[in-house]
Amino acid sequence: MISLNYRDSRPIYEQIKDGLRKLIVTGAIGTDEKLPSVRSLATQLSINPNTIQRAYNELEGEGYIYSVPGKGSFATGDPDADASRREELREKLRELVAELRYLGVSQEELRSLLEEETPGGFPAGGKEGTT
Amino acid sequence: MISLNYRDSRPIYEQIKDGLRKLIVTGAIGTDEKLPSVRSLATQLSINPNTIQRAYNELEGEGYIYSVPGKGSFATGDPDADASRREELREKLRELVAELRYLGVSQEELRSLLEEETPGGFPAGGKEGTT
DNA sequence: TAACTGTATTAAGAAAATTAACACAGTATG
DNA sequence: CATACTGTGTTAATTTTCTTAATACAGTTA
Repeated sequence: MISLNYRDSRPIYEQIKDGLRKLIVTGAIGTDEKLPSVRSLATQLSINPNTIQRAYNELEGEGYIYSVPGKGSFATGDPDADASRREELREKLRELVAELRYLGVSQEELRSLLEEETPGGFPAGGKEGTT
Repeated sequence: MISLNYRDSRPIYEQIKDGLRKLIVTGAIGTDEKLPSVRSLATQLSINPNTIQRAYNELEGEGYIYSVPGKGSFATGDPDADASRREELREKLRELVAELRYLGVSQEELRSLLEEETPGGFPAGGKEGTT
């Protein structure tokens, strides 16, 4: 489900956050779908449960998952809460585009990169059905 | 020229790398223009020169700057060398777009974000004039 | 009850980043 | 030449961050 790259300079908990976030935003983990438990994922990745919990905790802070004590952690389907993160990502996109343009990638190519994603629009599920 | 955010979890040398890279790719620092010296930037930011050097060293490895012992460090205008980084950035863009789409940003808005950058194309200067 | 779940805490250990204090060689200027 | 810059390199110590370890508690599920 998630793989760690020990050559990566980034901390493990960041890699886990990114991996899970990616699964969620691509729809691989659907709305209200259960994520692996803290302990099971720790065992599976051969790392300490505390590290997993840190990742889950921060993902919850960002609004991508929610946790229910005793039950588990689940993917959020309605991430409206974090307008700040949205603006942060917009800025990231601007910088990324500027750099790619600098490296000689044409605007046409960027456009096609933009359109190859989520061909039908939103991942299945979407905003309905929450609460 | 560059500001540090001590609340940011990322290491200082990474922030410096990003800051300088941004100045370069946006054209704020033109081709063959001199960057602040290792020691002066260290003084200015109140950090150790070694930390600056690490940033400069890695930026040179990525092809964004070149250094001449005794003279200084300068912005590269011809970053053709790193096709690998280009592909890496493309992948980053894909993931970023997926996440923004998930957060409800429309494709139209993404398109406009794409077009508001470098309206005329490349930053002034460009490929000519190098060697 | 037994086996899960998330959460919390405190301590120790390991890894990474940062600083400190130098040294050497090339460049520019007076 | 001499002084003051420049980038670069090295070694060690310090500081910070990440990761692990070992528990514990409370809610859930079968």
